[in-house]
Amino acid sequence: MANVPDRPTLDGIEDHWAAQWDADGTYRFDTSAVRADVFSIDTPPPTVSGSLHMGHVFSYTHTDLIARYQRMRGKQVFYPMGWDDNGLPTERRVQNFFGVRCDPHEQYEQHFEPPFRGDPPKKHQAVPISRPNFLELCDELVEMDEKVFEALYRRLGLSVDWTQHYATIDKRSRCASQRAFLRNVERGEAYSQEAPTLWDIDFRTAVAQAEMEDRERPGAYHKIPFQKADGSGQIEIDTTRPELLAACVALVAHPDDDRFTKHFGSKVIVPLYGQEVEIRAHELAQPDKGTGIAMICTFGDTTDVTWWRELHLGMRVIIGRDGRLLADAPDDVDPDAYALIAGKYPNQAQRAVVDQLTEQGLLIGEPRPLQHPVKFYERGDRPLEIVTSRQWYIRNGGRDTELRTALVERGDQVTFHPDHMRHRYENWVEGLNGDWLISRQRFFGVPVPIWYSLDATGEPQYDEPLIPNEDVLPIDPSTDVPDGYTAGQRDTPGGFTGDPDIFDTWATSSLTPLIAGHWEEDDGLFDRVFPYDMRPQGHDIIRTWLFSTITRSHHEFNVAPWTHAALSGWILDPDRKKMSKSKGNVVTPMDLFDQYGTDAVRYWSASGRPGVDTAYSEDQMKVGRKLANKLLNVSKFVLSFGDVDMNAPVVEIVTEPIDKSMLAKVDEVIAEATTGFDAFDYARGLERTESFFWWFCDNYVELVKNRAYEATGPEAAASARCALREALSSIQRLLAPFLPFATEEAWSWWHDTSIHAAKWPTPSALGGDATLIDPTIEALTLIRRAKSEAKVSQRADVKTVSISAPALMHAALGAGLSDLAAAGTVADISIAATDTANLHCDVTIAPVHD
RNA sequence: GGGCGCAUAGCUCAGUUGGUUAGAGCGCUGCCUUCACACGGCAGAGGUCCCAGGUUCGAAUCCUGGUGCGCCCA
Repeated sequence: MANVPDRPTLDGIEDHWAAQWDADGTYRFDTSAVRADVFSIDTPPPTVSGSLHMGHVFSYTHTDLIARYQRMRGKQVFYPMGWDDNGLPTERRVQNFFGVRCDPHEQYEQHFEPPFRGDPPKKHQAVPISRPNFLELCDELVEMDEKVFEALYRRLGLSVDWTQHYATIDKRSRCASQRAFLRNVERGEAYSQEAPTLWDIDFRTAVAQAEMEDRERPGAYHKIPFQKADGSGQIEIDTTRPELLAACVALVAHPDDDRFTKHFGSKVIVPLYGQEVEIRAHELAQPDKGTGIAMICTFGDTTDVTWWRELHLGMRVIIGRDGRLLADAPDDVDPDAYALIAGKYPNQAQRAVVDQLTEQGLLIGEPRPLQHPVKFYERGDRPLEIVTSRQWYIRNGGRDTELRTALVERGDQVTFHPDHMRHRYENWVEGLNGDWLISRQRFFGVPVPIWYSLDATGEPQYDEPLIPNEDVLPIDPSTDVPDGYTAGQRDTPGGFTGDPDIFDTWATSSLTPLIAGHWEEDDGLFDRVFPYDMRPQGHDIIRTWLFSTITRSHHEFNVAPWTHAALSGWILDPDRKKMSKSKGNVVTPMDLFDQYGTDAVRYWSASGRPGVDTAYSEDQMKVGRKLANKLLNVSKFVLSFGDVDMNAPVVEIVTEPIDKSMLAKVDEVIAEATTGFDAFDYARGLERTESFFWWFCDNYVELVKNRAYEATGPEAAASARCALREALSSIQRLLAPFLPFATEEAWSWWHDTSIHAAKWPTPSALGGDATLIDPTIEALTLIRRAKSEAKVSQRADVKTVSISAPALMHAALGAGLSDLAAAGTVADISIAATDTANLHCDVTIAPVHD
């Protein structure tokens, strides 16, 4: 039965078994399975932006552990793979790889050849190319990157069904993204609006609240006097942005601030620029900040937007979409003063304004430096500005308490692993201060599938967008023509124009459950997998991906998109810092697979508990390799004792109490590993299994191997052999999710089918006493210690061992006594009673004969 | 400022409803070339369970307060 190689090895098993699984369709999803038998996973589509790092290996292994467990539990596992290729990271990578940049004003060039394919020199000036040419290069690079990613994930041994894959820019994703959006529009959940928007001046695009982050930056308070309009004195304000004086529309103080109550409603004159503004009251004004009264500008920060909206203030726009100050001053702002800052960037304008204020004696004291949080786009290099523009939004509760409450409740329907990650979700939803901005003024992404009719003067009619039928999706409004129009009417008065924007990546990736499940394309599949059983992801994108997916699912289906969300931690380098490319402390996964073996790297990943940041540790990989190696060797050993007649039930073959005791321990391990996996805690299963496994190798196998060699007759040998095989079978299966390659290798020596299609072990329930074997093992340890202390070989003969133990242990010791004598090479062994609670051994080692 | 998490051996971490003498691996020390495995085995040393109170017959574990580190949000 067993077909064991002479010298088992881990070398080369990855390629062999990966090819075998692929050929056998081991991980293929059975599309005819009933929903109750399906375990569906909403796999995170990794951003395809170049290199893969250990974070990918770490978290994707965690998902694979659960997938493999569920498959062995008899589930049909829906485990797709997607690539998140649409969006800014790809655009950036294309620019850097090919040495180009997108300029929509350029003409399309057939058979365009980019100046470089990889590593343009530093001094290279990016070549402007048309949007279609740019998109072609995006497609080309993305295809290359995806091949690299797939190779790595296959090498990692992910049990993904590779026939179920998608990319967020592919036709199916564009179709789902546009369809879901149009339904949002239809139901009033999406709308467009001209409003102040966070704006990155380098990327020249709007960004959403979720993509914004605070960074501490040096700044300075400038104290500036505003003269009362009635000449009754002056009000001093502190501001970190004096360059925005021309955009000032009001001053504001807290309504309860006694220092200013008498001024509310009166007017002051803005220094340098001369416009009159009113002093207003609002709770968001902070009395302890600066002088306690602030200027409101359109717009310096998000609080300005709130004030502007709630106090119904006018608008004085001075910052343009390129980040420079506009050429022309707002009405009623002194044009001569403004001319000194027109066209400058804010930081340059600030220096100019400060100089002017100083010259005119309008700066009180020196600027006082401070560190303060400044809002940045998470990928950006310069502070966000706020500009007014027309954008598309999806309602997410940021402006609607009822919806907000509903979305918090949706979160309650998801079980978070670990549970405390739920707070991140709730905090985020409760802290929202606006709807979700989904349109972006970029190129590589899913187009907003909308046109607008143009009136006689050529102005778009935003209130009545032209909406395509769902059956023509996906569309590109820049080339496709709306019903009732001809192509010639594009951008002509009385004609139409396409919405120029694309969706932000999250607007599409929030639909991964729909995309992967072929929503509205294959109802049979979709109904089998949705709502999904599991969403695995990193905890850093709870506010983006997790939240946006719940939002879309809430709007479209009125359910939570999954029942479980499993959050992975981060990889920390040995200094406990997050590993990242920018810090230059990343290592290449492929090299580690080659060096330690895939199973060893997976072992390290699996030792990181759910949601816990984990230190990168090659030492752990070495331990994993040892484990995999040990598994091969002990498998070989156990199978070498000869075949067991398995026609009789195990309970009749395993007759020795010692053997039953060991199998009772196996039962405990199975129970604990199963409990752990059911709670998405893979690490617990590994820990218990591994700990038992080493005990099994070091103690049980050593104890019974002589008997298994038939030293004491065939029945006793059969009991040991059968118990060894039973335990081995369970151990191999318990380790299969963690070490898919080594377990498959060892399993194949005595089975014809894949271990990954085998049933998860269940307790054998032979009624053994798990603790019965313990005193015997303790005695074995004492005998070994005696040999170790005598500095002789463990194989050295022992003349006598006399065990003294409390009477309670005697029966248990008796059951293992002959095994113990054989394992300890003891000639004469005896048990005596003692009053102490402890077991003790007097060991007399035989004299060594030369 | 609000929220969350963590703190146990030199290092990385287990320790599930409170219950004998707090465990594992790595590292370290000594020994054994042993016929499944030297990518091995056997054994050993190593801890004020962050601090201070409290509850309890009994606290690493529960409660209160504090300290330090990390993360999320403002």
